[in-house]
Amino acid sequence: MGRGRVELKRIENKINRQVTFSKRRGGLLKKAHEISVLCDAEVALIVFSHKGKLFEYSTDSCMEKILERYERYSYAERQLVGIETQPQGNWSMEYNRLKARVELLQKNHRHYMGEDLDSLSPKELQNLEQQLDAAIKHIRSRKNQLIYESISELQRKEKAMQEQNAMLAKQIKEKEKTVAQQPQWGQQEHGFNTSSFLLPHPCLNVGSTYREEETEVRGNELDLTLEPIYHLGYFAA
Amino acid sequence: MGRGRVELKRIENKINRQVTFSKRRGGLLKKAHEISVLCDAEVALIVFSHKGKLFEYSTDSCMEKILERYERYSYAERQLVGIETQPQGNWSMEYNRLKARVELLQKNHRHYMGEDLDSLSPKELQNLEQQLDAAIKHIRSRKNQLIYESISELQRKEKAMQEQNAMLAKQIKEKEKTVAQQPQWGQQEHGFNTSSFLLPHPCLNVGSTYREEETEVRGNELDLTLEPIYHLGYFAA
DNA sequence: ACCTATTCATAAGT
DNA sequence: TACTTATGAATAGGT
Repeated sequence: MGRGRVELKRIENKINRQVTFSKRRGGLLKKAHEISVLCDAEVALIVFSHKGKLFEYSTDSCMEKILERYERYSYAERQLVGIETQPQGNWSMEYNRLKARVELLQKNHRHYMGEDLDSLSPKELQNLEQQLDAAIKHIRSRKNQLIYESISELQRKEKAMQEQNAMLAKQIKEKEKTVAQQPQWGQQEHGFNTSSFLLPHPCLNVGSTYREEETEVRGNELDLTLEPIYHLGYFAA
Repeated sequence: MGRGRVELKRIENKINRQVTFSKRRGGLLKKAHEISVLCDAEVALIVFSHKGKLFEYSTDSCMEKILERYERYSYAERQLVGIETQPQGNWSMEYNRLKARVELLQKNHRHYMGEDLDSLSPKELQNLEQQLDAAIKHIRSRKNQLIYESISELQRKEKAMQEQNAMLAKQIKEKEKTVAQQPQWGQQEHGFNTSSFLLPHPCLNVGSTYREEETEVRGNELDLTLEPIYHLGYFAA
């Protein structure tokens, strides 16, 4: 809607993306509310912007109730599939044990998100920092591995395309020779000509792609943005 | 949209309501998907029809991940409410729900430790890296805060000790004067003498302490190692 | 934020 | 439920 059709792919221009997000977010929330009221449905909508800001709508503003209902509902389905290990002993005890575990994990997780740091001692802070440093190294290493793999794949494809291109050019030349030997058909075209087939070979631009217009500095050793590679479809992202 | 404007109130005609629900549901899910793709947002949409049937959409089909993120995000607010919900219904179901939650948290945790990265898409890797980067910034900021606090504390103590020292020195001088005015007691010592009280004032060396013998470079803006301060016992580390 | 040309979504009808 | 169509809404691109 609006001037010109929109392709269903990530909007690369940051400003544009942000504006579109703002507009569509409003529309989406509104429509969520409308279906909720008009059709007496229970709706929960959670949206995290690209930058991580949260927006939400929920029927009667009781998000938790709906999420709970969802968990229960989707549990019923999953229970049909999976085999569930049951505790042999006291349900209540096992339940509370698990609950404590969840709380511990959540607390930990918050620390790993850089939240709730006031409860940590200096020593724990130090350990956490080192742990995160190590993790980030692994992640960057894995990222680089993926990037190099996709580069290799692209180069392989590029080569194949070049070969194919050369072959096509050769075929066309031969065709022209044949046509030249039979001038009686004159200028009549056969639906293609040389120039439309001899595309310049694809410029894959690996290693010098656009980067996001962000001022934030990240410590990537290899500062490639992944997006242009996804678009070529080599990832199942 | 469509013929005539629609009032935002529950559609009383059952058939009509159902039809409208079906249509709008499709539209809503579509729009949720569109904003997700176009604007690179993370969206979770849950719809329960009037009759209780569930429909859902979630970016990359990982509803649980998004709900988890939501729970984390709104954690602070909910902590104020802080209720212990004991399962009223089916223990088995609640148990399995918790169990799945533990598993999800554990999997997440491994990712935050830089393990198990092969199961992540490039996009997820990128998000993880950014998240960790942000976390590490918070942690370093908190560390610096602690360091500055302890420096201030040390300086305060240093000043107090200097004052105390000066006072003691003054007292001793007066004592000596008194002793000099009563020479009849002569050389007999009373368990103390001047030199043992006039210590040089303590050199705390704040701000230029030894550093750990580490070669690893970390991005601390303030490259003080915490240990020398801990040793002085001002932290409950 | 506001404006407008377009495209989209959909209410009603079949 | 599916298709059609008239109409109001949403919104892309511009200012």
